[in-house]
Amino acid sequence: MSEHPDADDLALAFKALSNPTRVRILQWLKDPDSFPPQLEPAEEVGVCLKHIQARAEVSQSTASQYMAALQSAGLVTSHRIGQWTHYRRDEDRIARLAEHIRTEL
Amino acid sequence: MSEHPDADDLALAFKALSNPTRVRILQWLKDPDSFPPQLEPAEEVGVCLKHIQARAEVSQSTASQYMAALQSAGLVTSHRIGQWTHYRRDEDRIARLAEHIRTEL
DNA sequence: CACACATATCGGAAAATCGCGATATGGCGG
DNA sequence: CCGCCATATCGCGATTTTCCGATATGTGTG
Repeated sequence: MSEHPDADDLALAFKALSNPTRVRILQWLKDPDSFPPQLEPAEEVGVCLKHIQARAEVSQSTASQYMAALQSAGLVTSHRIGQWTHYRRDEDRIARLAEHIRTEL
Repeated sequence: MSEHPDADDLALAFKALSNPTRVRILQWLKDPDSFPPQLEPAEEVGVCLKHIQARAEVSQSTASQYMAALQSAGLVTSHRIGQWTHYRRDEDRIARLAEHIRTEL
């Protein structure tokens, strides 16, 4: 992860965001409490995959792959607790991406 | 072109930017004078396709399609003068996109 | 260990994208 | 009208992406 991503890095991040459902998921995660209640506090550890899948109305495998794509693009982090994997926005990384878009694009 | 793009609009813009060459072209256009001289002032009407094509080192048809993609994503505007089509960044739209990414993503 | 559950990964068919050469369009000069 | 040039569009094979069902992995519970 370089301080000043070049065109290839930028294009890579954009690729993860080139899917409307993935964009929506990222927006939903701004308000984790809008998801159904869960054992662990969503504000802290994120939202579990099941809830994301239900809201996005995609298959389990697709939901898992979407989140993996967002994670490898550095836009979310995952926290495994027991059998549940929780996903949360990486606000720092997202803010830095937005800044790079503003200044370098 | 809505004031507040939804996830589909955002994804469309991201799609146009999911190609490193298209990102580079957009960055090159920040300094139109870095292109070879042309009859019309590049600062005003933009850079003609031929120069973009040469710098990107892609075929003529690919260059044309790349610019069409950037244009339909609202990132550049085109100005036809005689036989030449000039492309210029739409700074307003780009700035608004960056702002939307900062606030809505 | 057996079982249920949550998630990850695999494998593949369908769809989309990519980048090109060929061709069409349209302006300009003779 | 004709040829030339810049650009746009068409058609296509190649590659990549998409999304799924099936299956594997891993965790908690009895």
